[in-house]
Amino acid sequence: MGRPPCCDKIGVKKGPWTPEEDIILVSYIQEHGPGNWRALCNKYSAATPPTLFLNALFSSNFCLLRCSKSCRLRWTNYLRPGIKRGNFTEHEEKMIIHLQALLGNRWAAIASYLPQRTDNDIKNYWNTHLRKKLGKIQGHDHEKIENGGFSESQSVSKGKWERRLQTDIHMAKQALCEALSLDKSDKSTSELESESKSKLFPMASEIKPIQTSTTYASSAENIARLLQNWMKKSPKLSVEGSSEISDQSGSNPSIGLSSSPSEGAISTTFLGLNSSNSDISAEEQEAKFEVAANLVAENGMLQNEIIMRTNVETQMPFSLLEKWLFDEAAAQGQDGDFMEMTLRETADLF
DNA sequence: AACCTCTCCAACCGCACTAAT
DNA sequence: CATTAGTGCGGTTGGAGAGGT
Repeated sequence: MGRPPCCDKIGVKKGPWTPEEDIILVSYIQEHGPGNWRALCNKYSAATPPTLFLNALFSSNFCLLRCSKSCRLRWTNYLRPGIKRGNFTEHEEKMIIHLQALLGNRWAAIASYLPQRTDNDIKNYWNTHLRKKLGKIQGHDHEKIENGGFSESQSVSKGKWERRLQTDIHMAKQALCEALSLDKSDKSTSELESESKSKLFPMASEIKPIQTSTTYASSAENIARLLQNWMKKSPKLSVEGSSEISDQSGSNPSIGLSSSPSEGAISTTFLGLNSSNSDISAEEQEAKFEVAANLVAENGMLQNEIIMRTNVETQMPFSLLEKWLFDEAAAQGQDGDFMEMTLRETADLF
């Protein structure tokens, strides 16, 4: 027998995520960390009324009527701390264009060079902006870029996996060369950041700082922004079993979900903490209020932790690559024949 | 004002690979 | 070793909003 069954496919919710679902998800991740998506998915049966959301929110049995896959996607593409949203900078645009030309439509690989952006974001940006832009600029050359720059001659008789790995390494190296050369004029903020980072992470001192002129969007901020938009769209929308979601912040004590005062806030009524919930005693409400407040406050710490981890985890390979790049460049010039590199050699690098 | 078309992007789908049992 | 769930990834879709007629 294999693993026990996962989510009950019946009753799994689809479609846009609501703020309360986001909160449940963030809360769960705060408690258990990312991953273990199965544990939070669909514990309740299809017959479970959504009113149990509040109980779920404030109990250890966090639960969503979402499949694990949907939860993971929501987290990685939207709620995860460190995601930068909004317009792409010219620098990022150039990076994407270069990396796409070298790596093809391998958005996850491209996104690894832009840790603040998700592969989905990059993919969307490419499909909606850059492809057209390049199409206009380059005309028929565009096709070449769309094909990822692979030449027919590379389809040799080597194993598919090995060939791809070698190509990847070759392309990544080229991409790094070009990306780094692009970035040389863009140092001021990066240098500052690398200085401070090097105090925390000595190993990180050799890591190329990634542009951070635009502020990070924390998951709390993401939710707050979502809530703002959501409340604008449906100010009278109510949550079953709780009271209305209100944007009348003056009339309700609110729990700020954001570190920025300009961002939105979740009212206690939204969280179901007002007196209308007769099933919950005043003490319980107070306790839950506190839990929610702590949850939000601690979220900032969690975000920092995750950002740091992300920096270390995602940038360490980057620094190794970079080191390798410079070593290789010094040893054999920039046009070494990486296609001849053996699998063993490439494996040793990582 | 009403309708149509286009653009954007969050979310879903399907496939491949990995890991657990 | 076989089976099955988990995860990662790229492609695609559908709905909301913007802009044009």
